[in-house]
Amino acid sequence: MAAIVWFRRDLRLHDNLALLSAVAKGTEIVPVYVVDEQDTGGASRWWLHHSLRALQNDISSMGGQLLIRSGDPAAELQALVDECGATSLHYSKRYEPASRRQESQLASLLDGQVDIAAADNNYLTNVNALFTKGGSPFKVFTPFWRAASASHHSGPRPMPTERLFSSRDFDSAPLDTVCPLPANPDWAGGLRAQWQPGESGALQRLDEISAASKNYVTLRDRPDKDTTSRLSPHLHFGEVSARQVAHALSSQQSDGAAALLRQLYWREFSAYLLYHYPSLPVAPLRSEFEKFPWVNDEEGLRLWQKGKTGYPIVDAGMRQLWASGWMHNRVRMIVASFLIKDLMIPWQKGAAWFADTLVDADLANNSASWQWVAGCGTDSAPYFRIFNPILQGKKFDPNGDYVRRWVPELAALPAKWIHEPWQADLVTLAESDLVLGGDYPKPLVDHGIARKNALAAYQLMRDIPGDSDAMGAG
DNA sequence: TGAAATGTTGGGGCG
DNA sequence: ACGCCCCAACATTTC
Repeated sequence: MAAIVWFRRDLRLHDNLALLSAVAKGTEIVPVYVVDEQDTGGASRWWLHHSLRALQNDISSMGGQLLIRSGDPAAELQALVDECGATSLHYSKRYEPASRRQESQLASLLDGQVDIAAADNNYLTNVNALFTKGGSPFKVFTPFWRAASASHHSGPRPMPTERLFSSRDFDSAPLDTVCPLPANPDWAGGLRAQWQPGESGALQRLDEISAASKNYVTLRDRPDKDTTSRLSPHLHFGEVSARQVAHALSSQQSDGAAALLRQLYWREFSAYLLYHYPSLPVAPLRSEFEKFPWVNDEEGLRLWQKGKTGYPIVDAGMRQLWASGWMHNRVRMIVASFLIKDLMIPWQKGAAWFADTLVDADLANNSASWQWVAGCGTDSAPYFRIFNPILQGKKFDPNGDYVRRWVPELAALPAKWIHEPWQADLVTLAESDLVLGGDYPKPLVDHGIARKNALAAYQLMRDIPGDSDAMGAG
């Protein structure tokens, strides 16, 4: 009796409920991953490649073989069922609209042929079990968080140890062909220096989480320090489970661990929102924002993407993203606010860029967070919360170390001017070997004016009569 | 998980 | 000594 384990965003052997349910069912496990072109942006494709390689190695060392297929998952899995004579198929649920479609296609295609077991394996909370007293989905984080943490999740389960993987030989596509490393641009250098994709790299990060949580409360907003968990890509690909992370954090009993655990619930909340509002990636949840007078500014978008806006903290963030596939969360908010409010470019354009360049790109987190900054999502920041990139820089990168690291043109500038080089006197600029408009651009927009424009546009949107807001006023 | 505008207060300089 | 003004510091309101 064979049991197929369809690996998805659960690329791990520890605490994997899909794998464990297959162990309970079958005597011979056939593990497979189906590469789906639509599913992964450029930088996270780099990650996926290495993570699959790592999982292949881990499974090989247990005497098995992770099969790689590509194409439509339902059709590929049906073919594999026929090839290996499986009587059951096990996978972890996902909440992205396309993933849910795949799951229902699979169910209708294999109905009656095999037992299908879908595990709640990627999140702590069950999206179908959490509602307000009124029976509707939560729209505000804090009540969601309270309700979610009250329902206690199970602890992590160990890795099965007995010999379990099939030793039969099935067709498997070469990873380099169906999930090639991105060649143009070649991110590999910068990414390899920063990250170790795969379960062992993830568990290593998890081991270091007590170090991260130690100063997390006081330094979490400091991009110049290394005080975040950096677990996001590992969590996205399921190389470590949310249960493992929650378990490690709750055993610590510190303020930092509690704050990190709360952050983990933002991930839960985003997935929950995507499940209940499948239009989250494309449409503003507050429908009045359909009327917002966005600007189609291709040049502004390009300069933002390249880190050449003339605002050092923004440019540092965008260059960190390009070079390392990751950006500190505080800086993500700053650059997002700049694109949305200062340039009035639609948040979807920013979300698309993040989806392509972040190694931790996650449809739920990305969509919910961009809508949060844009002020058009559930429980979002009010529109008029407009970040001042100069003040944010001074506050969270007080010495300018973060800017100097990622914007080397400004490296010689004293801290006093590092976040507003256009204010520096000519002598300082000369001494810093800096030509504004040459080595480093002048500010793309005047933030004071841009802010007023954004507020006026917001007012304009509110003045246009239209259908009442679908999300309610709250 | 913001910032600017506006309001309030209290200390100190000064006539 | 006293009233007046200035303004920094802090608080509140508004966007």
